[in-house]
This record gives sequence, structure tokens and C-alpha cells, in this order.
Amino acid sequence: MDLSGRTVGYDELRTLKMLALAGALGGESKVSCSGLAGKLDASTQTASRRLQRLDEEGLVEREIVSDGQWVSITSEGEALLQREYAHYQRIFESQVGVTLTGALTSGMNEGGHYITLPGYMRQFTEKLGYEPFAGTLNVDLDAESVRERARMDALDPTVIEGWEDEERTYGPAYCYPATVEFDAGTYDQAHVIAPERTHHGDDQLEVIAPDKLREQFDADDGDTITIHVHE
Amino acid sequence: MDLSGRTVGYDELRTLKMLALAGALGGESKVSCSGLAGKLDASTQTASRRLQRLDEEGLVEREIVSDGQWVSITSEGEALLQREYAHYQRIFESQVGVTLTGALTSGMNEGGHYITLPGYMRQFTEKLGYEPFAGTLNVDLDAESVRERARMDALDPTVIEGWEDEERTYGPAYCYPATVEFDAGTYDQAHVIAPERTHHGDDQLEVIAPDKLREQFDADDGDTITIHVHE
DNA sequence: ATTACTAAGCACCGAGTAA
DNA sequence: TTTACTCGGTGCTTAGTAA
Repeated sequence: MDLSGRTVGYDELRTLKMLALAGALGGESKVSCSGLAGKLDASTQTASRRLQRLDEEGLVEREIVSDGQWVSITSEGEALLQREYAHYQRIFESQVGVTLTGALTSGMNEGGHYITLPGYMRQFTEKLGYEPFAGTLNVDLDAESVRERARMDALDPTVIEGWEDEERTYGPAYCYPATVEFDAGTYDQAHVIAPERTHHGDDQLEVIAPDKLREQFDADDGDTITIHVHE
Repeated sequence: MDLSGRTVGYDELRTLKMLALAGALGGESKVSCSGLAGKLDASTQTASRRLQRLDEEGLVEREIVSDGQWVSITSEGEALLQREYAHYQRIFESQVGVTLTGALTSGMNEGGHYITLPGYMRQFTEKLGYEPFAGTLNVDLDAESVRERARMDALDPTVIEGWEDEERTYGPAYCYPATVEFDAGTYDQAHVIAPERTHHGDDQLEVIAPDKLREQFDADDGDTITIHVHE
């Protein structure tokens, strides 16, 4: 299973979790290798190495001072912890699924172009059971939802394979079944579609559906909509 | 940091988590080494070995059949996952603390004897700021609370050191600040006291306080009481 | 197809050391 | 005190094989 693609061992994640518990998530936290080594039940060398590695991977930022170091977890590191948390939530909480809210936007609508390409379209028909309307519904997620979104990683998506033509390659995408709530009503045969690797902090969400939702629900830019991503 | 004392590597925990996600928590789940290997991004041999190890540690139970194996996570394994979950909750949830409910009981009241020993009493005065009443309030936790209790591990307790006299040694104990709710009212200067290593499935909880709570709140055996363990 | 053993390779760990 | 380097030893991983 991916830990965000990189070569991050699970022991590193454990170290990252320790740092988060030590308060390195909100902002900087003063850490010493010997102190960390104690918590990890390992040598100071190992603690030092783990911190270096986390640094190299971009999961933490450090400022080394004479009597220790100031460590803060980056947004990438936070995303990793969120993903792990989402797994445990999925294990222990009966309430699965993620509810996101945001404002409808036209955005750049790049997605709308891509999904019509035959390499993708064929797979939608096959794997989702419908041919999506040739455009995506774009949502500007609110801050809370941008964070919540990480929990989608705990669900298992329908994987749309990447492919290539003569000119370029097209990356894989993940589809999550979703229900969309508009002011005018609810639509429940939609899917959230996301590139294989969602950048943390991305506040754009794209939805596909067999129908032109914007028209069907008479929705305009700025309307607040709620997306319930289910399992 | 302890993973329940035993030599359980973090990689094993990761495997256990995967099994839980595969449904091995509620009951048995059919697993094959190759499938598990895929999820773990490791070889089938490693998957096999991890399962063996989890079995040896008593964290899972297995029944090997011709085309795979049926795996179920033991209560000990579940406790381990709960502890890990509690850590993440502590990281991400502002609402920390654990609320437990149960029935008042006289029990054997072993604790009541121990706490009066000078080796402990001295530390209570010093570290908790009061001299506890010479008896513990014993609570029979309900099933839900027995599970919830694992989350206390994510809080950091006041540690009462172990000691010894000529005859025997006395183990260390953990104290967690707590508020106790009786029918007759609420008391908020209490502590839950637990031996260093709580046995999973233990449904007994012991509370100490400067006053004789049973008398002060006119409580009898069988009364339902709520204990809120805070940070 | 399974699970799991053995053996070779390699990555990780920690002692010692430097700055 | 720190952090982090080098360097042996250990133990985990994987390929191959057996059942």
C-alpha cells in the first residue's frame, strides 16, 4: 500500500507520529535526538537518522540549533498522518464516507476536456457503468473540507488506468462514488474524480455524472453544494 | 514508546492494520499471502512471516486452508490498534479525554490496601497534590467502556514510581486526572489509577480522590457512575 | 494455486568518533 | 551538551525450493 509514493518506511511514519504528539504539527517543536530516541526506544543515532530522512522526504522542516532542533511537520507530512488516521477511522468508526462542502465554480475546467478522451471514456463506461456528461462539475472546497478530503484515501476507489497516445501520456485517476446535494435537490449517481496523486492543499474537487448536473439542478457559480463521498 | 511491551515491530502493526481493513476485526477474514503482500508492497514470503509473527505474538488467530488462510484479530490485537487510533485522535481531535461508564462495586478492593503504603502515599502527596482517602472507588466498566479505555493510553499520565521493601517489590502505577459523576453530583479532583500494564479486557477501574466519595455522594454498589478522564 | 523453509544479500541499527 | 558521520554486526527481506 502506498505511503504517498515515496520510500517512507513505516518506522519513519512512527517517528512522524511521535513528532506530531510532541506538538510539531501546529508549529515548531523543540526536539532533541536523545529525547526522541527515548520515545522511540532506539538509539540517538537512529533518531537522528530518522529526522534526517523525514527532512529529505519533505515531511518535516528543521532548524538545528546548539542544544537540539526545532522541528515542524510540513503539509505533506500532515497529509500522510491524516491518511493514516483515516485508515483507523475506517477500522473503528461505523460511519464511513466523507462529506465535503464547497462553492460551485467554473474554474478552468481542464477536467472537462480530459474525460472526453476515448482512453478514459471507455473505462468510465466499463467500470462506472455510464458515460459521463462531457464536462466536470468543479467545486471550490472550503478550508474544513480541504482537510477532510484526506480521509477519502481510506476509501477504495475505482481505478481508471493511465494510457498514452502518440503525443503524450495520460495519468491514472481515482473515482469515488458520491451523492451531490444542490439547493434544488440531490443526485446520487455521481463520482468524485481525482488524479492519482492529489496534491495536499488542493481545494478543487471535480465531479462527473451521467447528466449535466448544472443544468438539471439549475445551479450557478457560487452556489454551495455538498458532496457525500460514500464507500 | 511501548507497543504493549512486546517485541512487535511497527511493520507488524502495519500488517495488523491491513488485516483490520480487510475485515479481520469483526470476525474471520480470508487472506492470502500474495494478496497481503500486494497491499504491503512486499514479497509473499514477508507477508507469510508477518502473519506468523502476529500469530506468535497472539495478535491474530489463523486457520490455514488449501487456498489461503482465515485470519481474525484477537482482542489483544484490537487493543493494539485501538491504542494507535487513540494517538491519532489525540493528534487530530481537539476533544481529548475519554469518558467511561460503569457500575459501582466493592470488588476486592485490593487497591485500597496498596495506596496506603508509604512508598505510594508519599508520591501521591508530591505528584497529585493531595493525600488520597485510604480506599479506592471501584467501578465495573460496561463493555463499551472496556474498549474505550484503551484510548487512555494516548493521554500522558502522572507516573507513580515502583519501589520495594524487604519483602517484595511494588510496581509502578499511572494516574489520570478525572471527573466523576454520581447521581448526586460531580467531583472533579479525582484520579483514575491503573497499574503500569493494564490487561486488556480488564473491566475494573479504580479511582482515588482526597475525599471518601462513596460517602460524600451517598453512592452504593450498582449505582451507575460516569468517569471523564481528561488530559 | 497455497504456506513456509533455507540461504544469500542488503539495509538498518548502534557503538564509537568528530565537530 | 548537541547533530551526524563511519563502520561492523545483526536481522530482515527476498529468491529459490519444498510440501
